[in-house]
Amino acid sequence: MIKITLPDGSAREVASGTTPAQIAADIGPGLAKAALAVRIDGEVRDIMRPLEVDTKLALITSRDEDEALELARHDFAHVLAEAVQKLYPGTQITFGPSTDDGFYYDFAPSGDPFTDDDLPKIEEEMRRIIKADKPLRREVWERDDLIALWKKNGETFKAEWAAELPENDEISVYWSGDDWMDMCRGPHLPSTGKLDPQAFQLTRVSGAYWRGDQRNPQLSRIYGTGWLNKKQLKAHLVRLEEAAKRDHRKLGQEMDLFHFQPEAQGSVFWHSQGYVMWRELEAYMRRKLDGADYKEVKTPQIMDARQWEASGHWGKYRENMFVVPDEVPSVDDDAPVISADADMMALKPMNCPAHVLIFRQGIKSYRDLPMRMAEFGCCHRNEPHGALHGLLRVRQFTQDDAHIFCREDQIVDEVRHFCDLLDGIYKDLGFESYAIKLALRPEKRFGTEEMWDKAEQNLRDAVHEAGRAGEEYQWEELPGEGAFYSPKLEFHLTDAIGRTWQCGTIQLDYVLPERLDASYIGEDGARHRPVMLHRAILGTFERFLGIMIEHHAGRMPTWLAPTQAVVATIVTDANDYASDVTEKLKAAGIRVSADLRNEKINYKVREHSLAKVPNILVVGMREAEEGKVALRKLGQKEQMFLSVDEAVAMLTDEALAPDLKEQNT
RNA sequence: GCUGCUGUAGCUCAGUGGUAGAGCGCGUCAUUGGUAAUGACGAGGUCGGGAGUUCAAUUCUCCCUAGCAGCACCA
Repeated sequence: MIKITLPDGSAREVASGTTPAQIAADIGPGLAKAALAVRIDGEVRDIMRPLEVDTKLALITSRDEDEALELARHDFAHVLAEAVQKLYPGTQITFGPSTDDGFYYDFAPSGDPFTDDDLPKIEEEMRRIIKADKPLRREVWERDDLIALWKKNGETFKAEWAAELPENDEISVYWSGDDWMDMCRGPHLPSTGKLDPQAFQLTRVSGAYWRGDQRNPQLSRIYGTGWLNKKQLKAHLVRLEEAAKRDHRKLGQEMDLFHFQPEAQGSVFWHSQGYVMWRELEAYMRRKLDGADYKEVKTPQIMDARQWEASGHWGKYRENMFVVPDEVPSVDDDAPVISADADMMALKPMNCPAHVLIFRQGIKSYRDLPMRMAEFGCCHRNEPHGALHGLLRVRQFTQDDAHIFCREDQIVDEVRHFCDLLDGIYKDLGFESYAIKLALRPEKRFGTEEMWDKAEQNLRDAVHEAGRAGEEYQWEELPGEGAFYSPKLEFHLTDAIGRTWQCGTIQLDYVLPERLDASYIGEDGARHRPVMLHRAILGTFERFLGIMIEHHAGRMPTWLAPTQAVVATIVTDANDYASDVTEKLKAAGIRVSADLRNEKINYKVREHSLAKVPNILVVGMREAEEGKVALRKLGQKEQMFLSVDEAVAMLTDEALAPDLKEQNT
């Protein structure tokens, strides 16, 4: 007999080998039906797996949503694999986990990869397997037997995987009924019938590399979204639609903010309306940096390749750099435009070496430190075609970059100050919540272990001292994620619909000052090496504006809105008055335009609302006679009836950037 | 770069082996209308580029290119 303790503290004695399912049935038929899995000493396990020792046990039902979803998605993945092997014999199975919203499974097809057209048929087969309510049964195998079986069945990927599982691991397989099985750690639901056949959808196919490595064969991945019930699935699909509506690429076109075209792929053509937002954001950032005692610089776009060799980028980063021959092109028709022996230059992929070169001009004293050197630096990186994505991943971008040269004993203070500056800016810009992560040393890196220990500890200390190493900031350390020259703090924004974006970063670099021989004279009169903090808050203007557009669904706060107000007339007799009002707003610095077209007011209101203009000032003869305006805020039905002066005062205040607003009050 | 899908008017998209269609937008005219679409008429397209099959290709095939969704990459 063994002793089972339940969450309410009650205990019962059962025979060894009893399953949690039996215990659930013992407690009541309702629970027996609802029970999906069981938590034993913190570990989720199958409900059919016999108990052999005294344990604390908690039954999991669909009310334990996180666990239930995880189980269901994992099971969907298995059902998917079973369906595919049934429909396409000869397809090898490899690996299929759950994801944030569903599941996927990677296959090695015997012929061509899967296409979208295959999905409905596979879904149908999956539903059939679910309806058949096949029991899922766990079985422990000897490694060699299993490898032999995989090999016999032509499952070479599974055989490879089985051979590499850790020595001491118990190797389990799960049977679906008696006719299909997969190697899996589990846990699983007791049977396929626990899944809701209406709660999943196969969404797309994709290539994916075996074990995530580009050098390995590419497999054919099938993605699905999976939930506990139809209602959840539907809600998820609605969320996806909502996200698609606020896609910055779509809004960028609709609002005439920017465009891309093949002649400059991955580089943005900012239209005047979009560039207004850029200029406002840049002006805001410049004020914040000035206030935080940064010194702004501007450095060359193109530098000699030898400089990039010295910084180490030519060796490690060249494949992402745009290289330019340092030669006057030949105009002779027969000659090649560029001779084979031209010297090479490169467009800067980052600003740091140039900033070190500025630092190196003249002799620096410890009194000059910390030196905070900022640049809105336009960089070019030759990103792989498949990586480009609207404003979020581009080839030409402008970073709100800065490098802080300081002594080692100043690092913690500087990082802490940076955290405070960033915090204020994110909040000003409408992002209340963000996460902080510490990315630790990667496998391939410059520098000594001692240096990395020191650098990582400094960043860790700084975040703790800034009081931001807690739950509120989802503080965690990410092993292996650092840059090759330094560990980094990453700042991840959460937007209005819960997605996260890495924007800010600060990196503690001992390497570059060494490589480029930066030094200062210390109190002792000797030369010392400064450390260098690479940091950005927005990351890049392109990316950040893309995130802002999606965050606000295009309805930018007034200070950033391309057009802040439109004065729209009802009748042409009010045109002169409308022009007067427009001029007054313009004089107050408001970005305003007059809409005097011979159109109905309904039409004008609709059009400017769709254009997401935050303020529509409607004027007809009534307003003209009384010297007033009817102000309609974007998205609101009711209007305010104000004198022109009141409207000017109100909009002027509303149009102030957040930092200027604070000063005013 | 890899896998799959897509490319038709300024935008969103329909369509066909016999050289094209809608809605919106744009232009003209009428209309002066009080808060999310006034009506009529009109002008817009080498159907992404190249090659092939065919009497005939926007349509079928191949290559290229760009975009989209993933993968890999993001120093």
